Amino acid sequence: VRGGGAEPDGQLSLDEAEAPADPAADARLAWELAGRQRELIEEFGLEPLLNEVEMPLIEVLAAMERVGVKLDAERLAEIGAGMAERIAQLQAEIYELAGREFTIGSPQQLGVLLFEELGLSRKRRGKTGYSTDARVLSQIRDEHEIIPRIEQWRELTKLKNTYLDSLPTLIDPETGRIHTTFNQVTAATGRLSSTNPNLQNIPIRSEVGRPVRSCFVAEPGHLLLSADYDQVELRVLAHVAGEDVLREIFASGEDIHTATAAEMLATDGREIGPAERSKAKMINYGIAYGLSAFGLADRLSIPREEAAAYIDRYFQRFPAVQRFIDETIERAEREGRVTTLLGRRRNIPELRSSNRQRKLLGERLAVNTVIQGTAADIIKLAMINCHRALADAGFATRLILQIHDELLFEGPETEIERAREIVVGEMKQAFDLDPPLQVEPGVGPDWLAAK
DNA sequence: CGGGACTCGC
DNA sequence: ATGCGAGTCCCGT
Ligand SMILES: [Mg+2]
Repeated sequence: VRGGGAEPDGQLSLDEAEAPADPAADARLAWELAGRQRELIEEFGLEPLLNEVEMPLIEVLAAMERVGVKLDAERLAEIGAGMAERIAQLQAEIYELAGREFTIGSPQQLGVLLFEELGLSRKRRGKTGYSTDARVLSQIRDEHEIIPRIEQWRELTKLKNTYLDSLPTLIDPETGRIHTTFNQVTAATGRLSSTNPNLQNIPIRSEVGRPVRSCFVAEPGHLLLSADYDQVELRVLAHVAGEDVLREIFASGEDIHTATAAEMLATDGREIGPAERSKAKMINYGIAYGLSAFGLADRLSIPREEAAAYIDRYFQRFPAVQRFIDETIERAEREGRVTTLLGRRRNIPELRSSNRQRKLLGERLAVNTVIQGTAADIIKLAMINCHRALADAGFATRLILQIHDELLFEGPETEIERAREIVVGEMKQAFDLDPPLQVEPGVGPDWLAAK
């Protein structure tokens, strides 16, 4: 689609004013491009991925967009009203403590106030001035009463502006539901993305944000079914690396982060508590993202030597992960690209960079793309199979959202338990992974309750 | 209009 | 100096 349309997601508008000036030229362009793309697809061996995954997925995504998801606008408005009061109160207190009015939402003005006028500790600098991000604010929280109020103001205005005020305006008057657009081709790893609105970043982690999620509801007589993969990226890592110790942890059904902590930290018989689990969790995820000793030290607030020792210990316990990372990078350097389990391909020109920082970025991209991209391959297969299996069973349960490792369905309460069995089976069998895929289903009247 | 800072999700 | 996205606001152009 040529640029110039009003819709940010590229959807066609029927406004005559926005009709393409030369539709025949556009059609010839698409034809010409298709021919060239087909050659490359064949050359790269991408036909199976195209024909078995991406093409069949198109109608699944179209159906999801068409069905949409129901939003309880009244409940959303109630939450928003309470929040507006609290924001106004916070704003007044912030001005009072600042001794003047200013634009709280301007990091630049906020930096001047905090670090010049109030003399609080400067932590990090960005490109343009003092950083005032959430990490900095939490570090100086005890230095001035204004800080916790600014933190709360940030959290509440974010929720209100991005979700509470915006989502109701996107309810389609025809259907009374929200219809996102899933983009199949924007993410470099093969993930989907969601726009207008983005329904892949609805709050769940914070206490105040969580009620927003409960505003996504099932129709009367229906229920929502949420099914998410348990630790899919770490299972993919264990599979592609062939790491038997990691496989055994998954086979035992233990909590992966607690077990990793035990492997790494408890050799002297120390107890594994929440602090140890939290460290292991950061390392587990960090490995998949290419975390360095420097980065880990920063996040755990420990010396770099100690962080390096943790990482060494991790690779001692999981040596196949170390080999996988090294071999993935070496191969990517030779070939200039990586591929996922289903053959999805990403060029990584950063690996040929003479700039050290850029080269290291290339190494992280190489490893992460294999893991994240393979997980994306798997859930796409699951979507196709769930969609087909539910249709074959004659069920009215519909797939409505994908959130990277989670599928959300809506269906009549009379069939939802049978739908759950179909969905869990299809998701688990989507790919023959070792360790096996595990799926955690939940059912409820709203999205929060279903998790 | 676009970049930067920030924050939401996985 | 840990990956992938999107939306909002501010601010300079
Ligand atoms: Mg999960």
